[in-house]
Amino acid sequence: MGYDFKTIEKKWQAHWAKNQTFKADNHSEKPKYYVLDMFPYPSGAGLHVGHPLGYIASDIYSRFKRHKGFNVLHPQGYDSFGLPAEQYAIQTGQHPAKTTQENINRYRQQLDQMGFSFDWSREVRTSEPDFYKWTQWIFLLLFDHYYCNSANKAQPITQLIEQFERKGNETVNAVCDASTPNITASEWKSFSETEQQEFLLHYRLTYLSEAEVNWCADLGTVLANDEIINGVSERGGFAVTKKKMKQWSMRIGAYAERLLQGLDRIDWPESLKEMQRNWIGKSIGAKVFFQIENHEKRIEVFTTRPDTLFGVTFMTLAPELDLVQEITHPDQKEAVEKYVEETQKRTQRERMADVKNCTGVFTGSYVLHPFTKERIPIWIGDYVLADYGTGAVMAVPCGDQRDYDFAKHFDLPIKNIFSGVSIEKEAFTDKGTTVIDHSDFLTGLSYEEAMKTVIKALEDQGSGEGTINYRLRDAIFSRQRYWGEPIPMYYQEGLPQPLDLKHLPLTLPEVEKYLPTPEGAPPLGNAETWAWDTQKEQVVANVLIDHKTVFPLELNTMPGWAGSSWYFYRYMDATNTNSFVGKEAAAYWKEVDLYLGGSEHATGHLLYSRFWQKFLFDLDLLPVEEYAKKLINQGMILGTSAFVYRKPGTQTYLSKELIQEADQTEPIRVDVGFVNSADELDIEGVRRWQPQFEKATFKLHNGVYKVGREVEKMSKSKYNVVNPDTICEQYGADTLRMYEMFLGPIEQAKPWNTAGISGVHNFLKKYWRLFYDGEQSVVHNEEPSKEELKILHETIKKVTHDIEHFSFNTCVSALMICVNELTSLKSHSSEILSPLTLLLSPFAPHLASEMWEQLGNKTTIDQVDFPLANESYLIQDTKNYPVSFNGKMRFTLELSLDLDQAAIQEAVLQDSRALEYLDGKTPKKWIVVPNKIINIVY
RNA sequence: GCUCGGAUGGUGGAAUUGGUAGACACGUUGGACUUAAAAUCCAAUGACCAUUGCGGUCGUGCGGGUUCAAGUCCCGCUCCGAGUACCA
Repeated sequence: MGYDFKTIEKKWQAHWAKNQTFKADNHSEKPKYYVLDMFPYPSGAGLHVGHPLGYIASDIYSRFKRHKGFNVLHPQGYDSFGLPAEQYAIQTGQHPAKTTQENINRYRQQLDQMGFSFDWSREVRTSEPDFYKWTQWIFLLLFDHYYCNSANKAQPITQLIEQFERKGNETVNAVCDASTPNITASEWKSFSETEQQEFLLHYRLTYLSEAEVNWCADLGTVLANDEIINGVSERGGFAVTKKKMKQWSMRIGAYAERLLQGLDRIDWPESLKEMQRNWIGKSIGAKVFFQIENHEKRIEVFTTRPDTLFGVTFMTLAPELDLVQEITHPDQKEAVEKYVEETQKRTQRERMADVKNCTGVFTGSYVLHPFTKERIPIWIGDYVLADYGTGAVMAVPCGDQRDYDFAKHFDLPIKNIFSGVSIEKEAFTDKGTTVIDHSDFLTGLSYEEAMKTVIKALEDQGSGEGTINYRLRDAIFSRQRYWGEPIPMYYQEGLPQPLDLKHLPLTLPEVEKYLPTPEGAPPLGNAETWAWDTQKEQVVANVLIDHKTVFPLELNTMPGWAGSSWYFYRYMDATNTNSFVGKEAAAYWKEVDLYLGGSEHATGHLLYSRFWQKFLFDLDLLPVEEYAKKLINQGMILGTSAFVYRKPGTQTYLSKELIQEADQTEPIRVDVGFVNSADELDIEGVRRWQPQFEKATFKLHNGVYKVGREVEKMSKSKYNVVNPDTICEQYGADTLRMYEMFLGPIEQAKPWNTAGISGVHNFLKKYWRLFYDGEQSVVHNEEPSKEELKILHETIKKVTHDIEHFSFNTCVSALMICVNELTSLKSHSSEILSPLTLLLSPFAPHLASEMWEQLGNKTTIDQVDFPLANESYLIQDTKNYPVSFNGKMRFTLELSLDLDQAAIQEAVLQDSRALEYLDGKTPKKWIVVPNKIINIVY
């Protein structure tokens, strides 16, 4: 018998479950520490070896913190609403709740087998009514608030109504739609109830509006900007077009500045913060109003270069703007309408594809320059985006390349306003390297001076002002889906009405079919019972709708990011039925101390959740403004796909070495399970695997068929998935945990390679043999030697330091070195093995628990404090001291205090680098600093 | 295009943040123990030259620079990865 990981792991997993070892208490004398993982979406494919990487790291840290005397909250749950379960339901008629439950069961089993120290008593599932009740509740709170710029926080909508009644909205300093008209108090009062409600939607933090959305026909739903990658849907890669629809949106733009500022206060990876900064996209510039000729309206543009105002030679509007219809000259009407229609038909991808082709059309109208009063032609062109700035740009061809290209293409004038710069070939976009020319009162000024001067001038004559613009768009919140949180709203006279808080949760109705209705309404339109009776205050059948007391309910559901925007607070108080999180629990746990997850959520979940956090903080419902103090992105574990090479049109496959450069071959993926570590293919296995290979001819090279390899994302469809179950079966969970950490730095993406796992497995076996020689226990209670103690305490120091700095790969190495050295010393003293076992405990908890028990300890290892390094053991001889010279004639030595000066001198003289430079000079003075550092000044 | 990362043996990766580059592990080669295999252990393993010893030279993507000392700092390139993309 040797290291019997199967028995050991089973035993301890059962022990932890039975004793609820990792249950966290909301009251404790100990300091608290909250370690959070991004909870998984339970997909049908189960976990592959890439998924647990972050969970392993967070588990190691959690266990370490417990050993360090912290009350650790380390929960887990499921982001269980989502598309795949719904698509499976569409195909099979199986209720998504059922498949979700099955998948969760499988996930739980896989997670348990890896020995994670989760507190499962706090499990959350976003698709459970007990949970989404509170998601709906937050939605209603958002509906009930607006963002006050003066207070710089969310305020109840009732306050806004009060202001409207007193003074209308002219003096209101709040975030609202760009199209919001100005009204007086009497106008507000003259509004009907319906009109008032409609007007308030311009201000509410979640609002219903006719919006241009990203429509994905294949998925049958709208997508948020972060769900589109390169112009196609993130999920499935389908085409995305623009479409106007009534949609719920979240006014995240109100929080743009605070979301930006908050980044400076949190310990998140710099790259991720940079991504969020770019996504928010703050730019400083000015608004400029251009009067339309023979028209009462003005066109407002946003520009970051108001200093180039005198270089404007035309104006371009986004074709989607309503204003376009209004101002088009009758002569140009046909051309403009044709162009607008064409743009709408094109998908986002097509539009992105021909960035180089200039397209556009003249509207036949003109605006007047605010200073020179020159006539400036108005064009439309799809290089101008409707949803950035005001959807209109003042075109300065000499200073902007796109304007330049547009001008060249349509033969529009280009006016050079830069002193001593040629614009023959391209626009001049450098700021600050020259001065402005031909620009009236700006002539001769630098970029900075011109900016200041022109903004002042614009403000003085009321035709513009300095302003800040953000790229961040409001987030569309409606999804035409079944498997999501119902939006707790019903429609009365076409106006959305919120359900009362006491009626939550509004639970998902049963439907026959999960597809949209024949009329194209979302799947909830299939429900027979989906109307709200305002008298009975309950959900009733659709047939009862009379628009007097019974009204239709909202058919859209919430997007995937709704539940994940606040779930981390639910863990603190998962069973509370009176509140989303109890005040006391929130005050105790306060915030997440360490959050682990992938960087792919940078502009999605991690931004939206910060937004909700700030909102709930404004309402005094949460204690902090940023919920995650520190965040670490774990890198993806990639798969190593295997390819065989088919000669086109044949059934012949060539071994990789046989392929000549001239050969045309088609690479075809085969399951990595049929390939060994030397890239040799199990031909018989492949033949049985798929019929296309059954009768195929495999051309061998030196008797074997070698496959080609390529590193890519691990996925079922690429046949490169390595299942953790197989690894656990073969090597055990402890080996898997340590190996995943050993693979490389936690933040780095790295390819999985099963071959290397034997090194880690050998290490655990070696560790086991420190206790046993075959069947015989070799542990004794004799005093360990100084050498053994030195090895141990060096390792304690390194392991502690490395875990604290999340350098788990070097930490595993340190443990390996330690065990190697102890093995060669034949060190079996329990005084060494006990602390060593504690060091191993976060990484290989099963084996450590077992050996701890074998050492005769009464308490389990989880209750024991981590060992501390005793510095006095660390240095015993003078020969190997690191000596460093820092250029200021000073040496730094790490020594223990009981050394005599002769020993120190010897240590210094041992260092040839120092000797060479010092040319034999001897130290003038010794400075002995208490505490092991000694400075020697020459 | 812009922004942010990165480049170290056959491979994954170390290097106290300016101080003996290549820790640890995989792989490879040789050896021990075995009838044999597995398991385990030992040795070698950056490249080149010398191997009748010792040794020597070159080496962290490329070219410069600072320094007694550079993988690490500065300047200029090349390549790779990620994010973003007509953002006015």
